[in-house]
Amino acid sequence: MGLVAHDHAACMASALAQAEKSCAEEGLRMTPVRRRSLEILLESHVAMGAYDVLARLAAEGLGDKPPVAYRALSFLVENGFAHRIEKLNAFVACSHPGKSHEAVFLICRKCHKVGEADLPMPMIGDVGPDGFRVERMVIEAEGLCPDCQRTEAA
Amino acid sequence: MGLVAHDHAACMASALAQAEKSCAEEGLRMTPVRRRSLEILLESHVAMGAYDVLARLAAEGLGDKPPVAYRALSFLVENGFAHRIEKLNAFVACSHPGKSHEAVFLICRKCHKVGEADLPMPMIGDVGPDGFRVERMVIEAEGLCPDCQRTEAA
DNA sequence: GGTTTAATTGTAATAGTATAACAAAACAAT
DNA sequence: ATTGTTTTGTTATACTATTACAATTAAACC
Repeated sequence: MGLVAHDHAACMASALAQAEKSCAEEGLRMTPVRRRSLEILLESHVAMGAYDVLARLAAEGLGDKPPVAYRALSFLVENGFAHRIEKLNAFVACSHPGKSHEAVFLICRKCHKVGEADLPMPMIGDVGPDGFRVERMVIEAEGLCPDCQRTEAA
Repeated sequence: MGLVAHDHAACMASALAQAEKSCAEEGLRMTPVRRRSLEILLESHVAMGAYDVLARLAAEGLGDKPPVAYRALSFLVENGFAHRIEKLNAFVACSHPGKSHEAVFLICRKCHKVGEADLPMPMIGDVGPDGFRVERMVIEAEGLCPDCQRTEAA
């Protein structure tokens, strides 16, 4: 889950293998920058800003301009290998890659580790089975309001 | 709710009155910049960026530097008169001021109108009683992970 | 193999969001 | 009136993100 003790090397290797497999199956290209970006995110369960990832990439000669990081991260998010954490403007590797899913993120306000909770959704004040104590929740649904459904072209 | 037809003048006046009342009760200072910022948000149910609010304030001689807007908006959010929409990095007046509450925001991806849904939480694909069609959900819980609960000073 | 086409990467420039730090002014409380 | 606190004004800067276009690389086709 990301917040509890686990075999992190195995967790990382398995997520990476899942991503490679998923790319092979769907004809996506897991390029060096993309793979390395995912590895960087996988090294911890902490959410990282795009510029943090970029700094790591730059240190290895894989590109040092913002679009390099943003493009790699967009690829990972679009294909379910990572998630964007809106509250932090940051990114975290997906804990359950392979299946597209809606996740409930548990964000530690102190260390910025991010876990994914199982449903049912936790409530404020809850301490879940994984010991995470919920203090605040952000729930945002994106979609189309009635007016815009009417005028929708596409 | 913000997404359906309603007496908007009354909606605005009542929210403003609630805010004034709440400030009076709790010894908070509803200053001109803060009041005007709330009025600006209340004019529509559309989420506005801090710089949009600032532009409006500046046009009226109420301050033209970013901290002016950010401070007013922080005050409104902290005291439950407005909400921050993380997905949009934007702000919206609260539809149910007075009581502190956790809200489920319904964000139209086209016009950026924001409503607040009643629980139970809507699910993807749902079309609620108010006609909002949910396409994606962001659920982020902030709190303390087990490790940080242990090392928490405050 | 060489050519065409599409996807990805490199780069520069810029747009948009947010805060730190400190001085000045307004307010509240005695 | 003086003191302490809150709010405002202002400068400077940090952080987050995208647009636009050129160069390169990979894939698909003949």
